[in-house]
Amino acid sequence: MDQYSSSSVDTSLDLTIGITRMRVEEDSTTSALVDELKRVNAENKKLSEMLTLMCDNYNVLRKQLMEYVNKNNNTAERDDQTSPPKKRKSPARDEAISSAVIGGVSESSSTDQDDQYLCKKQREETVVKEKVSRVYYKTEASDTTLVVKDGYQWRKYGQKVTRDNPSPRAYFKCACAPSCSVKKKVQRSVEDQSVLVATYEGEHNHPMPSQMDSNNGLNRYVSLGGPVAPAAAANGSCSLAKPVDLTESKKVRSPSRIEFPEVQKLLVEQMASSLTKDPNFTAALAAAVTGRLYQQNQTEK
DNA sequence: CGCGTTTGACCCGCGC
DNA sequence: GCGCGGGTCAAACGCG
Repeated sequence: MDQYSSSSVDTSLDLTIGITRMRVEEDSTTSALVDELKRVNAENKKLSEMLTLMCDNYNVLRKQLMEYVNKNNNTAERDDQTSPPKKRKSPARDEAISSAVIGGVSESSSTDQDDQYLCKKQREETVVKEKVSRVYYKTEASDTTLVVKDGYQWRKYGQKVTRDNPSPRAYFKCACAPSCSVKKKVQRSVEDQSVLVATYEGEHNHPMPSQMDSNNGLNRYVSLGGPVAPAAAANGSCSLAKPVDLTESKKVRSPSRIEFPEVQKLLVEQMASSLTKDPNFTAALAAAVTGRLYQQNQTEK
């Protein structure tokens, strides 16, 4: 949790250092420049506070989600105990998804079943070490297409109606590069038909063909997913209406903390993306850079 | 005509 | 071993 706030501190530190150094060493520059520096410094401080606040909000939401999912899992377990076992269920997949949903909080109770699943998972890991993430997209309820505009090009290679969900599931392969083996499954949520659930498998080994497509069209990004989360994930201004961190790795050796560096990295990227879109920040950054250049010029003379 | 989508058939893993 | 269900293939089809 604290890791996230530390990331925001890191962002601000560079600028602060550059500006304060310059402020200390400058002696006879114009007053306008000083005022500008002060303004930039204040903006930087403000941005740092906003970042910290954002991190706090994110952590609070994440905590709430974990508690909520945890509670749901407990009730689901009770249901499983009372109701007769379902005829056909994919335990490995269900367990993997649930661990992704809870973000590594209540799992790893190490039952016999879990051990079996882990063995299966180990086999899976040896075959494919690919990341799996789920991304939720808000669409129009009347939109019957299972197309998700996430910035990548996908080729549909199959569609299937699954047992647990009346709406069909579409299967996509990445069509951006022949060598890219990323797959995507898109299916409407059972609870909310207007929500598309996209499950990404693997990581793109090529840059994204279009950066801004995700902001256009009917699909609006609702919550971010994992390492292969699409361009929308880089849009830091997305509203966390469903702050579900569904990042999942098939390497679930110690699930409690293993994904945090990735999430932290993603968060930092989002913050960086958000900051670069902020005109105030870019102005402050430009001022800091020019100030640093000015300082170097002064010392060279 | 080429490319992408559709859709039924097939394959494979898992539970019984 | 059999049946079920998810995932994939590939021929047919549609569209620009």
